Amino acid sequence: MTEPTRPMRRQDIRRENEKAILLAAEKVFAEAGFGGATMQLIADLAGLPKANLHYYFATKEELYRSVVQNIFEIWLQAANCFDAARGPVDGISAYIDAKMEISRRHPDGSKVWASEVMHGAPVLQDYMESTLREWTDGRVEIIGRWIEEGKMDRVDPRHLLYMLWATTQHYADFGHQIETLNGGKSLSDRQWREAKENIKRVILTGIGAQPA
Amino acid sequence: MTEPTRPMRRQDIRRENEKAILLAAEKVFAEAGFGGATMQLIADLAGLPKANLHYYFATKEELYRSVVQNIFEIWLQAANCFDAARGPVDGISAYIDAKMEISRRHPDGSKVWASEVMHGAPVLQDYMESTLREWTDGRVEIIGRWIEEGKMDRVDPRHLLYMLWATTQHYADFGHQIETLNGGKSLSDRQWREAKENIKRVILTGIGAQPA
DNA sequence: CTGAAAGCTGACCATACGGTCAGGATGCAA
DNA sequence: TTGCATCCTGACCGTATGGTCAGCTTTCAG
Repeated sequence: MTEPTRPMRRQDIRRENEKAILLAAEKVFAEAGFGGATMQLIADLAGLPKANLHYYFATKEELYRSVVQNIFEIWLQAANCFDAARGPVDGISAYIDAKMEISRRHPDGSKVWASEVMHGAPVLQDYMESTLREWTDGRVEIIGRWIEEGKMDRVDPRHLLYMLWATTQHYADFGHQIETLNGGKSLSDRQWREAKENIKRVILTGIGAQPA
Repeated sequence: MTEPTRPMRRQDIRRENEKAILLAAEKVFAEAGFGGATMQLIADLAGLPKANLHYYFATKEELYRSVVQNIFEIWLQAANCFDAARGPVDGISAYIDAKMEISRRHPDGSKVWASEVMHGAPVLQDYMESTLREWTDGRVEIIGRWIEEGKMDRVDPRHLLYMLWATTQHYADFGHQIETLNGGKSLSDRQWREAKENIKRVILTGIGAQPA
């Protein structure tokens, strides 16, 4: 009885190996930080010899950069919810949902991102000064418009955004703390739902945007 | 013209060197993470030869542990505000003030703490399961009482605490991001004040505890 | 079928790091 | 002054890590 292992096409091989490496790297970088992560560990987790990693990613820095950029993409995508919305209730609700979903589904990525920023964003500085700034300015403007239209109280849009980022990402970055305080168990579906509802309710009420 | 360099007493020497090392270590650990930090760098920053570090702190782990415990002390002290308060407005306001002050005065410590938790709290696990849990349970009870007394809305106390932690620590842990979005300048006195006021207002309003 | 390009990898290297230690310098109590 | 405990440090060591490379296997276009 032989393994089928149908011969992979070149394309597939490359794609699958890169995916496996990036996934393993995300986990290891999240758990150990850039300095604490080792190529050997990533290789083991990806099920590949170390030298093979260097075939796809020349250096540890390059691999790290790829991981961080991946996260940044996901992070930015959550923004779309914001734009389509007609008011703060819709927009902020959707954004909180999206970001909580990221915290739940990609906790490792979130941690890598947090780590990157905490260490002064050595890799992402340029992104932060261009893409992130533009994104933020755009959202600040939207929120400002909502205020002018009387759809919410006069709350500083920037600080409101920071609040949204902080509260949602906290559930990923400090997930271990939350689990410990939850009796060592990870949050259940219900608890995640409650967390989301709490955040939405407090913030929406707090900014004077009454839920419909 | 000779340096006075009055001969230090033993006690003073020990105290001052330990202080210098801990300060340097806090900064280096915050900037590079545990894995990325090197004893040599810490030594240089403290102005001491590397071997001298090992005279005071046997291993890197031990030094790190000391740094983390220091922060934990400060972190817990901010809790006192909570107890003395007669209601959510006083208590939560004071707590936000205290935690924002920590974020501003000890950003490095805050980052080290965040990093420790993100990496699964290898050093502080026992503290989290004992001291932190007790502290949290106590505060949950206080908030629960406030709710029963009709001083605020029925908001899950735990998620409220997470929200407080997240929003305040965000200004330290993600300080670099905030500075970048602030045109590369660190927040001014006024901006810090605005941040605090925004957080207080949104949360206190959000939980239905009207400011006096 | 064939040869060249892509994919793979064990063995190897240089370096940097945490930690050690022998022995010197310094303060301090008696 | 003396003796001792504390403080200090340059030189050293073993190890782990990021990275290299020569040469192998596999895919696939022509």
